[in-house]
Parts: sequence; structure tokens; C-alpha cells
Amino acid sequence: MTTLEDVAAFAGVSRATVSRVVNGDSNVKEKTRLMVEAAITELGYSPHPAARALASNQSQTIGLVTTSYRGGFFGALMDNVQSEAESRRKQLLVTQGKNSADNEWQAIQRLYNLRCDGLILHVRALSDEQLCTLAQEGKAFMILDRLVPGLEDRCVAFDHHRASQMATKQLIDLGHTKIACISGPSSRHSSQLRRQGFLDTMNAAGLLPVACLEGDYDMQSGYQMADKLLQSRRPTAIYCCNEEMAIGALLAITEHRLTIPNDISLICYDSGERAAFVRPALTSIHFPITDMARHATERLIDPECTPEVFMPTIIDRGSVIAAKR
Amino acid sequence: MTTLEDVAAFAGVSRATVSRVVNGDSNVKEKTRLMVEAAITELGYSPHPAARALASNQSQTIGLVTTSYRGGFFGALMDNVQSEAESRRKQLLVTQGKNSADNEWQAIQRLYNLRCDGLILHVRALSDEQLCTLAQEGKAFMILDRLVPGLEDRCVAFDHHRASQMATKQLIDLGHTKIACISGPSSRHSSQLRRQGFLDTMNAAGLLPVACLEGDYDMQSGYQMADKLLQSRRPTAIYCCNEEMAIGALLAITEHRLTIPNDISLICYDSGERAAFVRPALTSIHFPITDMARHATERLIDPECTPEVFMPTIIDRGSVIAAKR
DNA sequence: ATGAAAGCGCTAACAG
DNA sequence: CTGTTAGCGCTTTCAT
Repeated sequence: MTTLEDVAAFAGVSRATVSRVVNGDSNVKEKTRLMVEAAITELGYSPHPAARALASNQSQTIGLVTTSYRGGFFGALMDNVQSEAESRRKQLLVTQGKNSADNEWQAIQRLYNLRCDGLILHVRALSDEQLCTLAQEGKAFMILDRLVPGLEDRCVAFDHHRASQMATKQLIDLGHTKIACISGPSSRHSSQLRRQGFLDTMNAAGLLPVACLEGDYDMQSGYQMADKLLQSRRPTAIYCCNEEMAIGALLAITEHRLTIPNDISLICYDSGERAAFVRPALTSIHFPITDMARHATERLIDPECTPEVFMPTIIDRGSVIAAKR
Repeated sequence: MTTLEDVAAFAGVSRATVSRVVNGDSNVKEKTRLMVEAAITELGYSPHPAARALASNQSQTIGLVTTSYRGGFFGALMDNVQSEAESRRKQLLVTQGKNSADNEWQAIQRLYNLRCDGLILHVRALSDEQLCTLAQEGKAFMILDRLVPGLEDRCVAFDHHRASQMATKQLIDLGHTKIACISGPSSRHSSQLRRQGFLDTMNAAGLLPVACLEGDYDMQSGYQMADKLLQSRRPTAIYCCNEEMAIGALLAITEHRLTIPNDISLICYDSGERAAFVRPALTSIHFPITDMARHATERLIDPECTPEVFMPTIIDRGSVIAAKR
């Protein structure tokens, strides 16, 4: 491997000068810069990250800890975080929290031990207190899809309650009264918010839910819950709290020889992965998690940038129509 | 951050000794080791990876380059590679090849510039020659799901042609004669192999395919192809070359008011992600890509370990039954 | 079994 | 604008 030293010798300058052109320091005469650049190309030089990290006390590395790698939007999330990081010349390190506070904590410590400059935390099990502790230790990090009291400026959050309200209200406004909801696991805070948004909106409208079943965000549970639903009471509209379950519900509905939207209106949460791609395409309430991930990365790297606010929006794909009367 | 030096001072030994216990060198008196370990715990010391990498000329880092992060088995693949790497105390760096030879090549160079000790390559666009060039440059890497002539010992491959034969033969053995296939994009070599395995087997049995349509491995294309299929000729069995398309096909079949397996038998390729979780569950030909990924990682880190061979197997989940006569 | 000392390749004052 | 000089924290001979 060729080193800074080799380049310096080849170009006939000092190592410091080479370092300056590599790092885009403006204090270099145009002519010198050209010579050095030529030497770099000629020699195929690439700086050694470890040496750089050691000398500068910055690893140019950011860490991402997510609950799990499987299913859902993980790939998309990672894609966005990474492309944002790369565009700012940072390397991304990824680790999973594996659904427990202990594992999440360990994952975080691991990443800091690896000397990441900062972390993107998409964690569920860790307590607000632990997050606050981390902040007090002076660690750099951003929290994704969660609002921690006292750490507001480090959070990129989304109003799940409000999103659910919008979805539910859409159904009610179209005249539906027999509405069911398939929610996510109540162990997750955001699931609770989505569920509660549904219940509160129904309540405010003086409506009793046909059912409010708890799934686990998998396709299969969506299938099972919808199947159960259709065997007993028969709603005219179903609201699924994520895309995977909506696809499961879609399968069950079709299997019961019912048609969307004629027999049943179906609306779901939408992280941009599948709702648009199944048939029929699903009307959904958009959850811009990938944009949020990109923004969290941006904020982590450049704390001065202006915070974005992410609001729920409804994407009409025709799977919701007015109730027959 | 506490350093080796701090620990040495605290324990009253030299830095070299601390380094020895950290690295598990046996030439340390039991008593000394204990003292040092106590100091490490007491001070919460964690070695600086950059310093270590710089001094040892090893980054303890391995790189993974995949075609894309989205959909399919990427998460599972990454999960396996990472857990294998972590169990051997290596850090994983991931990059996507973004479906072009140029991008794949760049991704690889990037990872080597980052001084990865070795790479796992799950690449499609790169030519055999480029891979050979890499090998000649003395780079360490393993190739996943691809057999490159001359680089056999660096490949963890799978016989897609044979797997397709097995799936097709299963259908034929059960008396089906009106069989259709929905294959993947012909731009990918492994798709061609799967398609050809189907065609060859049909041919050998003296059967003419009802159709052999090309999809792009997405759920939507599975839906479209199956829909097209059912509008004209009517097969009694369909073979889908991946899981996503099979789910799309499932949707289309159900929408056409047909039942699996009574009206139509459906078999698909199975990477372990979804075929078992839709309803009805899908009989499939198992493609152990995640195990292969784990093994590639193992081989990369320990070139001496015994190579595993991965064979196709059929998993019967009841979506394929004998043809009505 | 332990220590001393010489780097690994780079950045960052500080001079000039 | 450029060069000199110290390190960054660790591994690794080479002595002892």
C-alpha cells in the first residue's frame, strides 16, 4: 500500500502538504495541489482510515442500531441512512438490538467502543432514562421515531396517534360505522399510540369498534386476525396498523370471496414498502420512516441543519370507498 | 477514554504486558493477568480499534457487498454474515452494488480502501474476469451464490438448474401436464439457470409448457404474470422462481376465485423468508442462501475450515397435490 | 515472563 | 503557502 509519505516523496513536497490537499485545505498553491493530485493518481494512493482516525481522534464512522434486520423497512432504512452518510464521507456501522434493552444497550456500547463519531438509534426496548444517561455522558446520537422527554432536540419523531386518527376519520367520513382495527403488538409504544388513535377517534364519533385485534406486525398475524374477524362479525372497513398485516388481511379477505373495496374498505399504515405494490393497491396513511432516517443522519452529522417536521398524509389508492347505505 | 497506558500504570506493569493479556497471549503469569484484568474492568478500558489496526496492519473488519438492500433476503443474509463475523470478533461493513458492474467494482474498491481484511461478494453484474483480476491482486474474498471458473475454492455456490429440475419434476411426477413457470429477469445468470432447469425438465418429459413468463422477482410482477396466465390458458400447476412472485401469484389466483391446491398447485423457490408464512403456506424448493452466507463468512475468516456443499431440498407445505385426471 | 523501544500512517500545531 | 515536529494508542521485535 502506498502511503502519504510515498506521495510526498513522489511529488517532492512534505507530508503535511499532501495531507492538506487530501483534506481539501485551501492553503495550498494551485500548482502544488496539481502536482500532488497527479502523484496521488499515479500512485493510486488512498488514505489509511485507521491512521487518520488515530491522529485526528475522529473515526468518520457513524453507527446505526435497529431493533432487527428482518422484514419491514429495515433495508430501506439502512439504504437511506447509508446514502446520506456516504454523501458526507462517513462509513456506516450497523448492529441490531435484538428486541431487548440489554441487547440494545450492548449494541450501543459496542458501537461507541468502536469509536463511532455518532449513533442513529432506532430502539424500542431501551428506557428513556438510559437514553438520557447516554446524553449526559456527552455521547453524540439521534433518536429515530421516538420522542424522549428532555431529549426533544435529539429526536426525529412522528405523531402515530394523529396518523391513526386520520386513517380512522377517513373511514368514518365516508360513512363507515362497522369498522375494525388490526393493531401491532402492545409491547411497543408506537403500536399503542396507533391503536389509541383509532379508539379515540371511534369514541369521539360515538362509534363502537366492531373489533380491535392485536397482531404482531407479521403477514401471518394479519391473515389470522382478518380471518377471525370475517368469521364472526362483518366490518365494512378494516384499518391495519402496518403493511405486512394488511397484505395478510388482503389474503384472508380474498379467500373469503370478498372484494376490496366493494365489500370491504381496507386502509393501512404505509412505510413505503408494499402497500402500493399489491393488488388491489392499498390506500394508506404514509409513515415517512425512511425520510426520517435520512434526516436523523443529516442532523447527527450536521447539528446545525434545520430540523424537519414529518406529518402523516393519506395516499389514496382506491381501496377505501364510501359505505353502502 | 482510558488507554493501554492508563491500564499499565494502574496495574503497575508495562504496556506490552497489557497488550498481551488483551490479546490472549499465553506468556503471562497467571497472577499478572489477573491484576491486569482487574485494572481493565476497573478503568472500563476498551482497546482503540484504529490504533490496533494501525499497529497490526489488520482492521478486524470484513466487508459485504450485495446487489441491493431492498426486499427479499437481504436482511436475513446480513444477519447471518454479521453474527458469524461477530462471533469471531470481526466488524462488518456493508455496501450495495446497485445493479451495475461499475458500482459493484467501486463498492469493492471502497471496502478495500477502508482496509477490510476480506470481502463477501454477492454480486451479479461483475464479470468473471474482474473477479479473477481481484484474486490475482492477492485480495481476500469469498463469492456467494455464483461459480466462477478458476475461482472454485472461493465460491459458495448452489445448483439452481438442479433445484428447478427438482421442483418441476415434482409437479410432473404428480401427474401435472399443464404447467407454467414464472421466472426471474433473464439478465441474471441464476434466473436463467432456474428457467432452463424448468424448460429442460419439461422437455425431457416430453411436455410443452403452458407458458414460461418472465417477471422481475417483485410481488407485483408475480401478480401480473399469474393474472395474464389465468386469463388465457389455464395451467394446473405453476412454478414461481422466487417467493415474492409466488405471493403475487397467490393473490392473482385467489382473485380469480381459484383455490390452492385444489384448482392450481403452486410451488416456488424459497429463501426462507415468506413461503411458510402466507396462507396457504407454499410448498417450495429450499434455497439456503442464508446458510451459504454464514458459511462464506466462515471460510473467509478461516480458509482452512472444511467446505460445505449446499443441495436443493423440497419442503412440502401442501400447496402441491396430484393432478385431477 | 516482562519491559524498552521502534514504528504503523496520519493530523495538527507551530514556525517560518 | 509550506515544512518540521510531535504525537494518536497500539503491536511487535528484541533484550533481559
